[in-house]
Amino acid sequence: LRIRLYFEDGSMIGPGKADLLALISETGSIAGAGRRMGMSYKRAWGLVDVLNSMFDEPLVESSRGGAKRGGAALTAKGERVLALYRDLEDKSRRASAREIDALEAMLSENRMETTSAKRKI
Amino acid sequence: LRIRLYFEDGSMIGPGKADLLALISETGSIAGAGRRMGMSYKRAWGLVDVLNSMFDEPLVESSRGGAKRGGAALTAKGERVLALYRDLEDKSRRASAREIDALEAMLSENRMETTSAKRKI
DNA sequence: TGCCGTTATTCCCTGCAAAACATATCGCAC
DNA sequence: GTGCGATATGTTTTGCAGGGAATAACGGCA
Repeated sequence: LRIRLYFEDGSMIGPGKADLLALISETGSIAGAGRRMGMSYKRAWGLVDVLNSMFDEPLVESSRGGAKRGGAALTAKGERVLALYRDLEDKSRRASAREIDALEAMLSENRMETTSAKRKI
Repeated sequence: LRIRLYFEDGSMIGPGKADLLALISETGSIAGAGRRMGMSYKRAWGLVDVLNSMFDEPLVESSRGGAKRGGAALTAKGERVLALYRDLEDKSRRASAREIDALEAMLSENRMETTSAKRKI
């Protein structure tokens, strides 16, 4: 059960970008985070680019070459955005837990196999 | 700012399907609802098909021909799902209003023009 | 009997987002 | 000056969701 936010200006943030931020923080690189999420480096980099230009300050700072052979890390703003998104997820889920449960209980059974094959998320 | 729910089995419901249900209830037909949302009948019908097989009972019942020349309406379950989704939206928004505001306040300015041209939602 | 607007379904085609592939560059360490 | 692993970016290819068009059936009604 996941939540995605569409802002008025057309930009959006959801579980994908949030997980990417978390994994950049954890692995120390865009490439490493992308590998862990099973996506191409180019796609991961593109998401980072969107995130960086979407807020008033970059969320991810990156460097090339050097002793550590490049890498990336979250800025203070990046950490804050990620924390806010996680809080938002938790609070929303808790606030609408009854409705979520009610909807889930109404779902039809026996669709797991067919749908899991082509899962998007 | 919109919320979409991804269930564990891969099915999902969001503002698109919810608005479609509301418009079917309002217009009394799948075709009419599709026109109001600017989508093809085929697409609207496909969404209805997904909705109907996604829950344990159909959300929309439809009829062809007759005095009213066919049409569609929400079943009791359809009304209930729509109401639950609306409640969920409201409660989630209220619960995370602070986080939403904080995130919105961090967005970069001057992106309205470029992004509104290619709005997806 | 023919007409109406809708539901229901098929086939083909196109646009576009993502994947795949391909370079170029960085900067330290050896 | 070579090698490394990462960032950064371009070009080409492909998968497929969705659009468009076409078709059939429905069932009262005039």
